[in-house]
Amino acid sequence: MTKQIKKKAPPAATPPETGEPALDQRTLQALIGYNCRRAYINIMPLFEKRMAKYELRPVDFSVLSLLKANPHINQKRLSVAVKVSPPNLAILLDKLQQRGLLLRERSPLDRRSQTLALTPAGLSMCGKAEKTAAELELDATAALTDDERAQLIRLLQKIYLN
Amino acid sequence: MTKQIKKKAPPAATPPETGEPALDQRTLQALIGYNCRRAYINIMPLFEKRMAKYELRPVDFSVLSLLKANPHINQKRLSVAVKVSPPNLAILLDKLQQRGLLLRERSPLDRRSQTLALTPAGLSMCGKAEKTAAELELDATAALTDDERAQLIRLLQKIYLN
DNA sequence: TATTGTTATACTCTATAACTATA
DNA sequence: TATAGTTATAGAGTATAACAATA
Repeated sequence: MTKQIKKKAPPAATPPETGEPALDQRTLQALIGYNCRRAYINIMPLFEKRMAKYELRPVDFSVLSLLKANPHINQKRLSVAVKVSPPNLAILLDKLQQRGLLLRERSPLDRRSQTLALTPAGLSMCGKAEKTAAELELDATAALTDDERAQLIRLLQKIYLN
Repeated sequence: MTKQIKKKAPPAATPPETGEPALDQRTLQALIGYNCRRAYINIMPLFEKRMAKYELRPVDFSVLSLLKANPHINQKRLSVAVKVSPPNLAILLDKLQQRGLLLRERSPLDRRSQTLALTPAGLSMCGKAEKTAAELELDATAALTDDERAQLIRLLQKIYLN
């Protein structure tokens, strides 16, 4: 059995005194969930800024990217993959369809389900957006080396993959 | 200059075939922000389950923990630390105060600001909640070794610290 | 005039119930 | 009867404007 992590954290680092001393956040900073959230909300503003030209929120981007890699899946499968409920996904897809980025077609085999596919415009925008996203991430995580990024992704996926 | 990461990801791993083949998510899974979010929402259900007995949401927990480590700060400083806007923080603090977990006192030096402090009940609950949170994280990240957890936290903080 | 904190309110996100059309 | 998708609606979370009290 590995020993419980119980050792006192080092004294709270005192960053450049800008008037007020920083708060002691050591207990929260020892929690992985807290750190995931903080890192995420640190990356988000740059995402919004760089992706603004495509008018894509993170969910929209995920949907397009998933449809690009998995053409002709139905809404049910997409729903579980992006963790958006069917009612909310319907509305989201309505908007992307109205923008001419994707098409819904009734499946001939099972006429209840709809098969989803990007239009040429959607494919083109998604490709550019994926490039922008990859670049923006490098900038938002400039403090990391390439090895550290790969390592970080490996560790995060250990948490949520299976 | 470190070379751009551009190499093709390995072929999408095909997990135990449970009817439908899994979607190809390699492009999204190469993004750090996406992975942070996925790891976070993977930990959250266990957080909610184990913290339910304290009736504390993540924000509430952060507020209590911050006040435990930093007694007598005012709402302004707490507001920036937890990234909750002053109007929303006021309501959040109202509820915690009504539950007898904290006290607000007008500062004698600057009577505009209020100084915040946990009550004995708040201190006690926060201590227990912190213990529960630390334990739950070990369970939610059971796939990681202690070294990997420390490494992960170090990398995440490189992203959002400073 | 600027700042702390509050009230009121609006907007976005997410969740749920009920419906349709197919199977 | 069960499933894919939709509509309508409610709730939680977040953001903004305007105000009172104090500096």
